[in-house]
Amino acid sequence: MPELPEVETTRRGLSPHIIGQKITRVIIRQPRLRWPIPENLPDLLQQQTIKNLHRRAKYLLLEFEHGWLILHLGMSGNLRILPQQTEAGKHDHIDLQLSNQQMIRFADPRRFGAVLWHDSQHPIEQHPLLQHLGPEPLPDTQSPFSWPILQADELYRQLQRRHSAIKTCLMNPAIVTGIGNIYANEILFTSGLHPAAPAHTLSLQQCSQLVEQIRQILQQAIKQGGSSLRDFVHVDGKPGYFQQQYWVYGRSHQPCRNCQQNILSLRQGQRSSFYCPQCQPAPLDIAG
DNA sequence: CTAAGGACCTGTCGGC
DNA sequence: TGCCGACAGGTCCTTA
Repeated sequence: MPELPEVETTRRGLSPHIIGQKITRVIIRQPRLRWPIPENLPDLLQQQTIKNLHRRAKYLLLEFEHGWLILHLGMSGNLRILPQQTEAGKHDHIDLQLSNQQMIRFADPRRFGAVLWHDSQHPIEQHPLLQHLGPEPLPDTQSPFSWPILQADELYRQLQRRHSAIKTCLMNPAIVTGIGNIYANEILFTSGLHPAAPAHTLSLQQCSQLVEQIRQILQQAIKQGGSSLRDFVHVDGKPGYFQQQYWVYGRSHQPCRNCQQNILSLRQGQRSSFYCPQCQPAPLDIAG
């Protein structure tokens, strides 16, 4: 389910229910995710208080006195707050029971997600999965961390030395974090950029507009996810996501919402891309 | 270093 | 109805 807006919505939905709570019990039904869940996780978390919940890229970081629980939702993961006695389904892999009689339940049918521990003897920024991440697309004045923030001039520098398509660059977490397939398509549409445009052909001004659209699209998606936050608890862990109206994503052969031309699709790096041939004209290099 | 493809998993859908 | 391939919101790892 998750790109950055969904992970951020999850963070916001979860936070008030879990911060300050103590972990009273850990149930692991399926330890085999992308990487195995640490076997000693129940011991590590037992009687520990959740100090805070942060997000870096699409990772959720549960802060404890002595370390960090790193969560990633993969392609199909979700986290819910439920009463402790709620029966577990087939893909409910982990429960973290809390002192308030609720629990955090992690479900992930495809098991591309991850649940890892990082000891606080090293800064969380140095975790192997986090240390090579690119800048955050959205400035966050709340965050106690000083993660790098996306900037047009730095993005321009990065793209200058890339010969791959702009869309694959947008989805590359070393260049900018948090953008997955849906929002990459949407961002390129509102930026008027063809998904196959070679990254190094973008001007500084285009990069500047791109950064603006990245922020715009992600902020708006968070806002829409946030508007359904009430459904977050007890329900289905899909806040806002499916209610969104997309410009191009999943809209092959349908008319462009801007110019009525038919939306086209193509494959890039085994992912589907969608674009309007009129609003996102192909650059000369790739025409024909 | 960059770029491209495979790998990890389960579920769903369309076609025969 | 059953089987098969294609596809699905991510990203690390290997190979060239």
